[in-house]
Amino acid sequence: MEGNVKRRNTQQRKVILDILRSTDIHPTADWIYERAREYIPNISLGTVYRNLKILRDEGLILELNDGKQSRFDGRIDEHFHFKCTSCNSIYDIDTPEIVSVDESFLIKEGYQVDSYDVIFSGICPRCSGSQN
Amino acid sequence: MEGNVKRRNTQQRKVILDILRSTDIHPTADWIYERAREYIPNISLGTVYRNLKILRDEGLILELNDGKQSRFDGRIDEHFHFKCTSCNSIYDIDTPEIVSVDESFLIKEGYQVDSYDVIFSGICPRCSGSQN
DNA sequence: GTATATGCAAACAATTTGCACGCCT
DNA sequence: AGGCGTGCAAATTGTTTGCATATAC
Repeated sequence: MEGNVKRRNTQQRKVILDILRSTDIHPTADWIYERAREYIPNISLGTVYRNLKILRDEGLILELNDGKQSRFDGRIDEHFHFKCTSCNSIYDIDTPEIVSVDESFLIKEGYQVDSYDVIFSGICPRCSGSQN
Repeated sequence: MEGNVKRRNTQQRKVILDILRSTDIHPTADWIYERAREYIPNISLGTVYRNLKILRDEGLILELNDGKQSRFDGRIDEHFHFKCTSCNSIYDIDTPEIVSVDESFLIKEGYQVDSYDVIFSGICPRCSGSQN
């Protein structure tokens, strides 16, 4: 039903993945599109969306979401996210030891756990510094 | 800037909150709209959206998301979520003890943590039973 | 050579908004 | 009575898709 599709290795997909791996701002499709145009001027937004979906399905990137739109993350190693409710930025939290999860209960209940994400919400240091 | 707006207590908002509190399926705005029409036949979808936003801002409900659209949760006590990647349902996980979080590191770094959500992804018991 | 991926633009789906009127307080 | 909330419909926004062509293999 899925799985072994013969994928071509296109310039477009390569550029998109490179862009995503070179930033930690968890960009939107549109931001990626604008960056990609610097390398492939006539790349289309549709292609960006199509490739992001492919990369996500292949497990090479993560799709997050900011409530309004999708954001993408080139990091797939274990880390968490902090969503600032003031500036809407998403920060990486790189200290796996602050969260510990025991999935055994879920497995016992019949859930097949593929992954989990922990999303903290609140005010980031930058925003709580500049009282706005 | 926000905060003390003088809110009226409308039938519409009351019905929406009641509906949300009486289900655990984390419905979409549209589902809530259809239910609400049973009580207020000419309620509009715009009103449903407006009130969901208000209730969320007041902290009375949670806004989740299934990748494509928003889903809403009338429960605000501590619990986690399991998102089935097969049927797209969101399940409540009511066992707080399976996750433990030490926020002190974040606080030390200057983050103000208001809440956090843990979202498991995978296949739910129902879907893994019926191999589809 | 062939089929998958692309660019383009139109279509779509979810959500938001402007406006005149209605109804809570 | 006054102003926030509503219904309605149109507008907006983010994303997807159909099709002819280009290109990776």
